[in-house]
This record gives sequence, structure tokens and C-alpha cells, in this order.
Amino acid sequence: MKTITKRENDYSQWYLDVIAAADLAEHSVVRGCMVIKPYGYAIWEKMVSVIDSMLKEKGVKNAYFPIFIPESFLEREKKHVKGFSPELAVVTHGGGNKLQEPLIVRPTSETIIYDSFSKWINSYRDLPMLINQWANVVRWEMRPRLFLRTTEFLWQEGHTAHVSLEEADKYALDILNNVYKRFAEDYMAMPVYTGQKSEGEKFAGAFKTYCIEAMMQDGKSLQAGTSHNLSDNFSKSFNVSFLDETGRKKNVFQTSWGVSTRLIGGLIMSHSDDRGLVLPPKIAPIHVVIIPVNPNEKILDTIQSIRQSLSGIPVEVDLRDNLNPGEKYYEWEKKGIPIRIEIGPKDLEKGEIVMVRRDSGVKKSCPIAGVRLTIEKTLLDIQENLFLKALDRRQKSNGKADSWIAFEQKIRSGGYVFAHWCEGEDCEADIKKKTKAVSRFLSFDADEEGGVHVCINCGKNVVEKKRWAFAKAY
RNA sequence: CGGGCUGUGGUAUAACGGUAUUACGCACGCUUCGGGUGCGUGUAAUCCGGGUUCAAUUCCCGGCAGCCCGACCA
Repeated sequence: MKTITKRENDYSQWYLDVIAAADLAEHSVVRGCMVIKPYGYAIWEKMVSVIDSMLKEKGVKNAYFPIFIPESFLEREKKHVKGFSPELAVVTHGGGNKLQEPLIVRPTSETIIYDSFSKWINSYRDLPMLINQWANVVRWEMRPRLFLRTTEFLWQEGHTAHVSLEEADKYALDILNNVYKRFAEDYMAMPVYTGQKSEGEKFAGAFKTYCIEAMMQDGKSLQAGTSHNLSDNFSKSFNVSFLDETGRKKNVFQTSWGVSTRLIGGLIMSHSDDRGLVLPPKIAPIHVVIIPVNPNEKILDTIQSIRQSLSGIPVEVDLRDNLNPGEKYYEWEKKGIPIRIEIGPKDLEKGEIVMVRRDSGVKKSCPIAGVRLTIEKTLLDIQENLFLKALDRRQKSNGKADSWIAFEQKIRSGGYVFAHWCEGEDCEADIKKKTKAVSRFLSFDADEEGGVHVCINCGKNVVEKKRWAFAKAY
């Protein structure tokens, strides 16, 4: 079996090793695509079910739209098509004939959904319209990376229409803060910053792009989710309009927002160690694995009763007789199962089991009688511990810079660097060229600083009182 | 798409241009079982297409794919 070891220079290899060892996914024969294996998919299903119910609580309805988008649809919004055209997969033939108009395999569904919106929305009474789609999309990226950037990926894309720009903006932020941030932090135990993207990093066609952004263990930042205020950019080109209370025709204001299978990449990069994956309980498909040691009938009976007392908690009992206990320990550790229970003759004599935590590796005996309570408490504790560990790591790698020299140095050592910046697109490109880092966000939580500030790179006077976050990114 | 490295059973590896090595895995049997038991028997491979050669895993060209570095990005 592969030994997983994190080294500075082949972090990517470590990441791939974790994916392989945990049996999450593998490369497909199709360039840039991946096969998500059952265990990896179970994690995705868990994410889907949580996010889906959070969205439904907000009144969002699920729907489904075609995978094919007529080329002319994409061309209606100029910035949109310009942003996406380099990475489109195009279908030119169907039924053995050349198509009159090429069909694009959706890279995102704004255009085809807004075509429907234009038919569905007539009155202010139809608003807000809140639609979500769970789907696959295709973007022909230059450099694919399992989970983080694959040619085809799974996601949810939400699309809403509102009566005013203010309402749309509020909604985009509501999803960001109350769905995405909450999911990332409370379920994935992955601390995120919320903020706004720079002009250069904005979604193609958006008025404003908001994001949640997480710091990975190797000091790079991952955009884990985005929410866009599209203003009326798309509704103008797709003629999505309504009559208001006074009978006046107006264009709607729209939002779109999405998270993808990239979240799984974020999960791996946030918590995994040299033994493999580490899953926060709220995402783990299995919470507890029970491994009998030298099992006899009595032990099997005890396991049955423990299992019953744990009803409602997903438990797996590993009864395979062709493996040693030790081999099983390694295997389940690689898969990131939060708690392992060992039970053998010696434990049974004492009326105890051995409980081992995946996050800390701490091993301890506890009485069978109170096992449910202990497990429940430990699961909560693991969930919290993983979040705090990740938060602590982020805090330690954070830095501030007030001079270019300090900026360059801090970028090199990884983590976020907070600095004053002029927000110029050319300036951003220049910073990227010099340091490989880009602006990640203007944090909503950042403090406004008084006094006069100059741009970290070009030295121009800066109006914005908050510092931008810069980092290398995926 | 540019620069670098690489492509051999399921995985990891070996082979001066000459019968494709070894380990793990997998299957079966026995043996073990508190952190990767031991033994035996089996199973299975040169990315694709050209070229040079009596002979190509090895040399050359092209393609495809992976990894790293740029540009792109959820």
C-alpha cells in the first residue's frame, strides 16, 4: 500500500495520494474528466442533501434545463460569451447531420434558464423567482486537477429574479452568508472568508461577484463558492421583464450562485493528514466503524447490541476475516472515518470498548454501557476540533503588508496577505506576474482603517479603507 | 496552448537493442489475528500509430494521457 507523505514540493502528489487511498475518485479515460467512485460520491450526496434542504428552506425550487445551449444564446450577453468562449465544448453534429446551429455543452446555464424566465415572468407577482438546478457542466480547462478543476463537474446553480437591484443584492448575499458560509463552516468544518471579488476576478457578465474563500494546508486559497449580483445585464439581453404595480414594464434584476464538487477538493485539502482523509462527522457517510479483534460469538453479540444502541448513527461493522485488525485500522483511517471502535476478548472481560479518534489519534477505553453518549459527544467534539484547527492554521498563516518587500515575502510563505490596493486591473495583472498571487476578496469583516493609504504595488493613493486579501490560488 | 519531466500486469517497479523482473494486490488453500501475520499455488503488463533494425519496452518521429511551471478557471 502507498505511504502518504506530505512534502513541500510535491503537495500535489500528497493530494492525489489521499484521493486514491481514500478511494474517492480517479482519472477518466476522457481528458480532464474524473470518475467519482462510490465512496467519493457518498460524500457528494451528503453535501447535496444538506445544501438542497438549506435552499428549500429559503423557498428555492429545483428545476432542470437542457444540457445543450444554442450558440446564439451565449452570444447575447457580450461579456459572458467573451469570458467563456475559450473553454467551451461544442456539438456540431446530431443524428448524422451537421447542425444548422452548433450547440454548446453548458458551461453554466444563465442563458438557457433566462430564456425560460422570459416566458415565465410577466408580473411583479411572479417575483422573486427562485430556481435551482443540480447538474453537470463542462468547461474545457487547460489544466485539470481532480475535484478542484475537472473538465466536467457536478454542481448546483441557483438563479433568481427580483424587482430591484437592492433586493437582488440582498439575496445574493443571503445565499452567500446563510447557505454557503454556514455549510462550509458548520458542516465541512472549513473556515471561510466572505467578500467581494475584484473587477478582474468577477464572473463573466456579473455586476458584482461575492465569494467564500478558504485557506488550504499548503498556503493556497480556494474559491469554494460564488454568488453573483447580475443586475439587469442578462435580463436586458434575454428580455426578462415584468409589469410593476403601476403597470410599467421593467427588467428584472438577477442573481446566480453555485457550489460544486470542488468542495470535496476543499475538504481534502483542509483536513487530511499523512494517513489519508479526515472527515468532519457531519459530512462523513459513515461515522463509526467497529472492528472486532479475534471475534467469537460473544463479541459478535456485543457488537450487535452496541449497534442497536447506536441506532440513527451511521455505523459500519468490519467483519472481513481475510484481514488483520491492523490492516483494517489503516484502511478506515485512510477513508477518514471519524471514530473507530475496537472490541476484543480483553475488552469484553472489562465490559469496555476501545475508541479511537481519527482527528487526534487519541485512543481510549470506555464502558460499553455509556457508549452512545460517549460517541455522540466525541462526534461533536471532532467536528468542532477540526474547525478550530483549520481556523488556527489560517490565523497563523495570515499576514499584513504595508510595503512591497513585506508583501512579496509574505506571499512567498503562503497564506493570505492583507494589503491596501488600488483595484486597477493592470496593477492586479502586474502583481500576479511578479508574485503569482492574485486578489482574492475584499472581506466583509475587514476593518476600515483611517488615514491615507497607497497601493501596495503601484503606490497610487487608495480610496478603499479596507485591505484586500491576496494569495496564491488554485 | 507554450516550457520541463513521464508513460511496462489493478498498483509500484526492473530489463547493454535479443525469452519481460520483482513486490504489493487479486483468486484458492492452510496459518495468523490488540497497528500492515507467515507459507504455498495460481492470475495479470510494455499508452496508440508510424519509422530505423534480422530483432524495439529500449533508438527516432507523430499522437494521446498524467505530473510540475506559465496563461484559463467553480
